[in-house]
Amino acid sequence: MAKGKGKGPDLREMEIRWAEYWEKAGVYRYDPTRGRDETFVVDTPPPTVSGSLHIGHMFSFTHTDLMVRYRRMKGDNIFYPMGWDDNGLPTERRVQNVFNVRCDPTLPYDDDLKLEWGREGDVLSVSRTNFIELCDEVVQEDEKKFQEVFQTLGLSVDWNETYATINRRSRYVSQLSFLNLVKKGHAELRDAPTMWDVDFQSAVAQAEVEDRERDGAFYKIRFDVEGGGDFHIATTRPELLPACIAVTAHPDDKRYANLIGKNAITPLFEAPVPIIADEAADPEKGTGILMICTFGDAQDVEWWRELGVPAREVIARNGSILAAPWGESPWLSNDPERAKTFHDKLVGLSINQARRAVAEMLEEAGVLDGEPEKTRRPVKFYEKGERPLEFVVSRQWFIPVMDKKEQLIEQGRKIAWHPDMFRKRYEDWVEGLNLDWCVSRQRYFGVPIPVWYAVDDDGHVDYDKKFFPAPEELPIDPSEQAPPGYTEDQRGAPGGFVGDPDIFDTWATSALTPLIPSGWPHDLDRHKALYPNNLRPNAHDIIRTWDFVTITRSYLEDGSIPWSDVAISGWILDPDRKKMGKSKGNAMVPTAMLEEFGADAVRYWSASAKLGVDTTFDNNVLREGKRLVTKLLNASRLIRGYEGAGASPTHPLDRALIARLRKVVEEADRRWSAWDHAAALAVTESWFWSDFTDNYLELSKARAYEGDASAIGTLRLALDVVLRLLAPVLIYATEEVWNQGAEPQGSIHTSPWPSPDELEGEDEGGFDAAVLVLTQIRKAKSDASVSIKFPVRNIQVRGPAAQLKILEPVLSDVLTTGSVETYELVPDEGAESLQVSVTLGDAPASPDR
RNA sequence: GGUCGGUUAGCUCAGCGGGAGAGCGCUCCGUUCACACCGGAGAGGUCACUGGUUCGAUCCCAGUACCGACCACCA
Repeated sequence: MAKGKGKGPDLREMEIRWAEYWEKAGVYRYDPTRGRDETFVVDTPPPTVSGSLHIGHMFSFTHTDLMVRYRRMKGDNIFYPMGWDDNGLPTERRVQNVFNVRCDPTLPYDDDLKLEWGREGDVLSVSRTNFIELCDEVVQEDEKKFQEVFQTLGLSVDWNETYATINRRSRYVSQLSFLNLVKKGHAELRDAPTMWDVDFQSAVAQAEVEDRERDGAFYKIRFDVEGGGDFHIATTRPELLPACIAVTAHPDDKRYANLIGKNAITPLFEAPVPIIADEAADPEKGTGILMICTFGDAQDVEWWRELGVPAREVIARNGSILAAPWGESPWLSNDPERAKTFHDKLVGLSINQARRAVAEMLEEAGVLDGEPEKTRRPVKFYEKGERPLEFVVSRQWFIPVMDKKEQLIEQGRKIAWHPDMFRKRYEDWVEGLNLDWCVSRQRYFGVPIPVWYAVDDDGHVDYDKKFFPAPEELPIDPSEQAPPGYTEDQRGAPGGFVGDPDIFDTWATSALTPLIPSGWPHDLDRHKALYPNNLRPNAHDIIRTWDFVTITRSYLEDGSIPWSDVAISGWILDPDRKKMGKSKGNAMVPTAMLEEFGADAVRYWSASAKLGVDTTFDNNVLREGKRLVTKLLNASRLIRGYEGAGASPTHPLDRALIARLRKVVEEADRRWSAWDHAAALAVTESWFWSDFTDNYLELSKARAYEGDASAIGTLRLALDVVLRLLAPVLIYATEEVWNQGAEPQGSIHTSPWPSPDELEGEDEGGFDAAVLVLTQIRKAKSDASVSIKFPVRNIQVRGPAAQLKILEPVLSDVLTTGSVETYELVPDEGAESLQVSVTLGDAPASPDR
């Protein structure tokens, strides 16, 4: 029990009891015998198990579960799996820390290796396979913890349908799909400049890149012009000077028009480089004329391609300065010896060190104009990285997407986005793509790229000659297995082969989450029953990654869309409007939240927020949810306590309540089917609090207590319906009450969604009239500071005859509830509405203390 | 710089052509016979601003300001 609260229902006990029951009874099992059109399939976002669950997970996973539960009660066969994302860097890092190991792919597998958690001492190097085994071990522990939290939260996942993104099935699907892409020409190996993280020493994709503001400075450097003259270039990256291959200015820029076509001479390195005109040069920036280097940014890569000259690379894969080929080609420098003396001072330095060193050399050479001018500008970073990205030439596998933008946008239009504005976000992202998707990563823990390359007779790798495994062999690891027709002793030998050492980008596998649980491609019956999926839920930050890659892969695989609907959850923000958890660590922990408020309240909190809307965290909404749970349990206790047979509602007040509930059922269903769980909850909750507990329960009390069949029947019917309306949100409390009835009914969560046809009644205004009079009586007592049970001698209601006629049949309940002795109805056609005068009686005999 | 959202009561948010709303907080009152994780009665707002459309605008249109997100810009 949570601290210091002895009162109230024991929610935790209730949660455990029902969670066990649901699991045992298989309430959330998928039924494979039912057809595609009656099945609702969720493509669950696999959480990264090496991280921790945060409040945003609770929020968005509940959104999914709400819709799933609504669909289940509407009669759908639900396929709601759980995936664990254990593939990728976070796991790799966690394993390194847990066991104090590093992966060394050159080591042989040690099948005896046993390591303790929290192992101390020297860092131990282990083989790739051993490393992956350790990852598996860690990840299974993490998965257990996650599952516990999700089960408490009450996700109606079919826990028989789980997968992990590194498991055999996922590796199989990932490799098979990749080989299909290769076969169709949708994946290709390129030796080209690629965005590169110098710390992780891996290629990264555009979707993993983010901008960060960094301080920098403009260095104004003087360049000479061949045949006389000079000009200044302002650059924030002087260390790229030795990589300069050309200089460019805008064709309309009069200042430099006379230079176009001539050669500039780079300072220090004395390289003659062409001065070209290009529209992409902005006359407003810097001095309006700039260096083209290999490679400062994506624009440089493009210019370099157009120029068709060899790259002059200076940055190594670890971010240090490379030894340069000065002197090897005559065109590189007019004075190779001098260039080399400068460059030698840079070799091995970090980029920042080199920047300072070049600046000093320029200063000494007298070609630096003035002090460097401070500036702040955005710099591209790998989202998990700490140093700026560089463009480095390397051999990578790409999935071309630049030539398919229109088709991918068209695919996005076939999908319903909730809310719709996020379709635009997707389209903007696709339109803004400027690089093909690089899917290879120079990491160890992940799905290996299933390719080998031939080694020619001279011992050189021939990347044009590739070997692929047969589909039935998958999954494979080319570092440990030989290609068909070869043996392991030919690895690396002349006439032999080498395995591709890389793994896939984690998104390359995540892009296939609709296919991993579906049985594709062997169990086509199952696949057809599950694919395309119905619902992809996720937050808006991964539209550009997960949604994009999934749509892309489905399109390339067979032209399909992966799902019919995408539901976008917003973020939970701190009071300072930053994404919770990203600002200074005051994020609420899911387990603490569940314990303090109970799962139903947490679900209520989530359900209160519309799809797509970022929501500031507010404890009060959780309290509100808990209050609703308590109220529901208490009101139910009252209703269940009435003895006697119930009958169909005949009393006008009862029939009015039912008529009003009927409207709520219609409205709630309309909202649910429009993906608006928040409005559905609001309309249901508002009826429950106001019509039902505040008013009807009070008005019907006396009658029900006396055993009036209409009142008792009405209470039971209304409860039965409102429980089901609330069941997708308050899963525990509704189940608890549902099964307190006379006969066991089975789980509420597999009961049919309420239909308006269950509710027959009419409300001509009697309900509002009754409430109006009751409120006036309450107000009179409140004004007089007397108890709600204080007797009323007389009430007089004045108003149009038609309205009095509506009031009269329901008045007796009002009189009883208000302890009213006598009443008068006074017709007054001049009055617009009912006017109530209340005359209080004498104080009841009470012990005067 | 482009795009998409937002701006409504002290706070968190609904509403979106004809009544200014909810919960919390606040004030007053009551109560233990379902509920103190309670009940009742109240106070509190030029619906950011400026124009326009309309018989009528918080709501539709145009613009402005501020907040946020995404994208672009990296000389």
